[in-house]
Amino acid sequence: MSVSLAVAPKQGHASTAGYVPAPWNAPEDRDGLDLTGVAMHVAADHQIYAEGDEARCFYKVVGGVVRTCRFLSDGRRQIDAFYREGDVFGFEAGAEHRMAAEAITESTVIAYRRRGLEAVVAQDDRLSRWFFSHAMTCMALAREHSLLLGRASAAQKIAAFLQEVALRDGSGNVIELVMSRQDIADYLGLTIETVSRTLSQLERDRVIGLPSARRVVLKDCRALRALNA
Amino acid sequence: MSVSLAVAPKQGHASTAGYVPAPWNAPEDRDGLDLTGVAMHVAADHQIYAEGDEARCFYKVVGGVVRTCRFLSDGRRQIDAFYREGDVFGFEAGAEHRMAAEAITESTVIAYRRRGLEAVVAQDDRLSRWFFSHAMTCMALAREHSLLLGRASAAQKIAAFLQEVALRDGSGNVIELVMSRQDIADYLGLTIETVSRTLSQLERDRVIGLPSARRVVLKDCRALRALNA
DNA sequence: CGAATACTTGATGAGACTCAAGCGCCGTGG
DNA sequence: CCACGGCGCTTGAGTCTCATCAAGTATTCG
Repeated sequence: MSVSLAVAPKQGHASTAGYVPAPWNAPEDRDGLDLTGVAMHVAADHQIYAEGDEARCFYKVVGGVVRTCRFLSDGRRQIDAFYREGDVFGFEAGAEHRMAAEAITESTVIAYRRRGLEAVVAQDDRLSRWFFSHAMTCMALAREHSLLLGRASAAQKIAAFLQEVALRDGSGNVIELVMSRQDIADYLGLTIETVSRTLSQLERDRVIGLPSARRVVLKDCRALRALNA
Repeated sequence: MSVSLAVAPKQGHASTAGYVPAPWNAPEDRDGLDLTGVAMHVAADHQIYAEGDEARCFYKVVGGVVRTCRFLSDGRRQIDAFYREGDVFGFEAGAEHRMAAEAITESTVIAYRRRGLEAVVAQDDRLSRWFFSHAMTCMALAREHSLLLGRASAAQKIAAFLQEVALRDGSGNVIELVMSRQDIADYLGLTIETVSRTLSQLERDRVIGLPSARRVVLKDCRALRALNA
């Protein structure tokens, strides 16, 4: 099931294709998403959909990690969110995707047709509630992110990011970063150098440990929280 | 109907109270919100609800302008959005309001009970669609805002803001700003001084005119758009 | 008219970006 | 096995933008 038609990414940007559709059924899905979808396998750094693509589907991650982002004309990128197992992404108000979605690691997602969704939702009470809750939660997250981007120093952004990841992964004090420094920078509205420098500084201050580039040990969570003002 | 129990605002922050409840019915509302709500009149710079308040209601603006915002421990403020006639605000995923809502000008809003909303929505197809669309649009707006906060210079932020306001008001090239410089600054993640300086610079560059502090004339919309990269 | 409030302008400094090397890891090929 | 690149990350030096501090002007309101 891990076929991958790996097309080489160009210029550091993810490229399209690289997935194999397969039928998928989730009649007893715990999240309340009992719709029928199609599983897709996506190679690392490949696009699931592009900015401007017709929004035919939305997606759920069943394996790997996905980022949604937008590109500015000057080539810079703003990452809106990271999605991992169980997360749903790709909802749109309009007919087009406003952001691109790309797999960070080799990933598996389920694509659900959007067409007819509204009708189904109107009939299914449970589904309706789920979607509501989901939409509201997304909004809340987007607003948290705005707060972070608008009113925080580099150190505060990094601290908040680490806590966010730690909370999501749940696993103790050691964090595995699946995303690159560039991804983190584009998520926090910083440069790669500032991310690196700030992490190094936090290590020097004994707040975190960096046994390797992609592994972070939270040593002083109190100090980390204190940074958030 | 313009009774206002004006309580003096403290320290530049909006204070609670200052509204008079009155029954309101909107059976043939064009927006699809045919729920029964209660109209409230709110004096300028007074709070509609505070951060942390129980989220019993959501609201629709029928007159005036409202801002939603959060306060940081250092006293700074991040404004999430401005709402005007017809806009709906105050939806929450959880039990509490995550942001405060305050009237910028003397305003009238209708409060709708949240309790039982989900049931009503599940039954009413049209209402259900409307809520969906609304939630999705809110998300899209929140993400635009993130993009602006994360990846834009002061000039770009101001330019985007002016275009946003011009688009919403729709009326030609003259913009009436109902909000203060501080509001604009807190919305864009800038300081009041930078907002002022940037507007002055744009005027010197003949991109805009500033006949008075709260009035902006868009002179060179092309240049304004060009700033947005 | 005076006081308060809102806004503008100037000088200075801190924080983050830019440009530029310099590491360290890893896969490739000799 | 080691040399060689490539890539991702780190570190340093200099610059620039925007925040801060501090007046100064305009407008509103009693």
